[in-house]
Amino acid sequence: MTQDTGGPRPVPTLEMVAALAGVSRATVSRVVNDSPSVDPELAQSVKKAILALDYTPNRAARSLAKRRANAVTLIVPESTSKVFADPFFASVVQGIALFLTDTEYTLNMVISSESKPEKTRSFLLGGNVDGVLVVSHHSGDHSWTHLSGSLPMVFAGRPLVGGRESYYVEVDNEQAAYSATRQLTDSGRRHVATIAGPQDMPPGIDRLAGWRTAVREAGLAEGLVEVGDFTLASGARAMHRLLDRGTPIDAVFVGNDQMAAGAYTAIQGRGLRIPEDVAVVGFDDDSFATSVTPALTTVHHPIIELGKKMAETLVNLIEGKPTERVTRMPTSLVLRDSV
Amino acid sequence: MTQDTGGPRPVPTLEMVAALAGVSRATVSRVVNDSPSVDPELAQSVKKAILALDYTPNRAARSLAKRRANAVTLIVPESTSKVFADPFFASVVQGIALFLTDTEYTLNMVISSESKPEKTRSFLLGGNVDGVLVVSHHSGDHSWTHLSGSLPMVFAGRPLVGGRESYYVEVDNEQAAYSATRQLTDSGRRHVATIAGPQDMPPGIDRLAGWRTAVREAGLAEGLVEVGDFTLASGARAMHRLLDRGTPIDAVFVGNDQMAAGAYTAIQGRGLRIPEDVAVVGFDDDSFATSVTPALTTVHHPIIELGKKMAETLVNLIEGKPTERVTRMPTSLVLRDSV
DNA sequence: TTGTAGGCGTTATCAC
DNA sequence: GTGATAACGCCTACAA
Repeated sequence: MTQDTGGPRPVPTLEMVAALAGVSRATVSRVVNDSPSVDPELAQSVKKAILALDYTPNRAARSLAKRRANAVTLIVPESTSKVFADPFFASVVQGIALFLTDTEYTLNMVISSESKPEKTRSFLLGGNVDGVLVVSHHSGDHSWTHLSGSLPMVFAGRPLVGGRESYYVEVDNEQAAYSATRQLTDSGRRHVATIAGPQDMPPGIDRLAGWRTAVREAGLAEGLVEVGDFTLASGARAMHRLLDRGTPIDAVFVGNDQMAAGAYTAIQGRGLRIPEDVAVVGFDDDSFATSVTPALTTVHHPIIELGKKMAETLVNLIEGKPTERVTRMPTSLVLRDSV
Repeated sequence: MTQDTGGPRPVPTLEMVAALAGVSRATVSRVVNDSPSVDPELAQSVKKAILALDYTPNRAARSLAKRRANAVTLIVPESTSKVFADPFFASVVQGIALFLTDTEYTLNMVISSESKPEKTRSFLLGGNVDGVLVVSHHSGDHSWTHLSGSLPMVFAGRPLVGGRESYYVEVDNEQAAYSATRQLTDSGRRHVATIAGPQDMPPGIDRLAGWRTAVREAGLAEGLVEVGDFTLASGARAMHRLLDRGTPIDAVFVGNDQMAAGAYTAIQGRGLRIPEDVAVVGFDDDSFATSVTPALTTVHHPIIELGKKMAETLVNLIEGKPTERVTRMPTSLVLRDSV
């Protein structure tokens, strides 16, 4: 039962506002773009007219005139889209969207089907977009880099190779892993193992490096390493391998929370207690961290912030403002009950 | 070391194509929009010119001329964005994006900050968008419905209230829950409990209803119900309550896989075996299903398909093609090792 | 400070 | 079938 007052009211145009306010279109335009040089009184009446008509500038017309799309697009590599449910990805997108909401840029998304990359390419280069964001978390895959000469572009995560020229935002995985491990060594654990992520992905590599530095500093063994693939199941298997070695283990730093959840099942399945027998520290602070018992001590990512930062960097790039090429987001260790 | 052939080549325009092909802009336009009436030979040479220049139509100009945005926007209610990592949400978006990739519509996303809904509103009504998609999975919240008079709009999930007029796509939760439970009763289980989702969300309500019908048909007790909130922890607690009742239980249908994972810890923590002592069936077929041991028998959602269907419905609506108001997607039971 | 006028790249309506 | 030409809604010198 919607109240219909004579069909859909036509979308108001700048011209209609001008008519209503009794000024020229140029003036209205100035008001809309808050140009400094416009009589305050006039500006007021124009604003009133705008409100009265509920006028919104037409994006297409504006883009056409300014030769600016006022849009940035998020490229989702098809490979990523398979793990689209990756909480990291989701949060990054959320951060991006949140930042852009307060700007004049619109966010649009394309899934770059590998079948026809040239379609994506020409869309991007066709002047329909002012900048590009690429989320390639784990893989470190920075294809598309070749476009960065033609279009501002910001990546999430350190590139696996190259990337000497690409702009990107990442969390300081190594530093975070180091602190997490220090938490273990400082509290007196002497047999600190690690379950690392894949060694062909920056996060896997860097977190392992951080662990290594910490155990070395503490004068502990550097051999207690097993590698998983960031899945819960792989974490369980890796933990079993660690425990099967016969060497004592009283703590483990795990490359992400999902694997940590797997490690929990392995540890507790053998009748060992957390943290009494084995302390566990994870990485990510995702939903697993608080849903397992005991609650997991883990490294918190500011992922949403990372997304915001990506968007901010891109906008700066677009508007020619000075910007850091690489931004490293700080992390923090969240102490819970597993250490 | 990018090969720079004299700065960024200016974006080719329709006019340039016309010049190169030696025809008028009108003709090029016709070719681009493959109008029927154009000499095949001419069309060929025009196409060649397009390829040679790597011409892409300017979206803004096109929109302006056609008075069509060629864009649909996905509204993410801020409440949803908090559970942005919801795998359901992620997959729906993926489906939407996949469908739109093959159309002339662009997908853009806005997070409707509740702080300034009128901004979102005027953006949508300002002629910048041809249609709107709203994902409100769990909540069943169909605010924005009021816009459906002015703009084509499609929702994901059955609305909690009203929705007599809204277009939406959903999975048949009740039917799926019924089949899942039938699997249990048909295989001889006589004490079939359920852990239901929140009773103020359509999926929670409908899945419970499906379970109820099945146990009733089988002549079993209808009282073995505990309610959770779709989280792993709540599933564990609910399972414990069920087990604490003292009544025998040899099977349980759980409202989603996350809660099922929780139920696993409760069951196995008490030394009971799955499926020998208690059979478990979940719902969602998300990553939990295969990462737990034994692998979980669960209901598979065609979530990506649901997203595609939403987009398809919206496009039909926009283009005035006939369309069903509500589409129910079929589900399937994936048999694994937990029954 | 304000208005006039031309142009942004396409589509659409005409004649031809 | 093809080509001028006028919109589409807005911005921006330039002139007043």
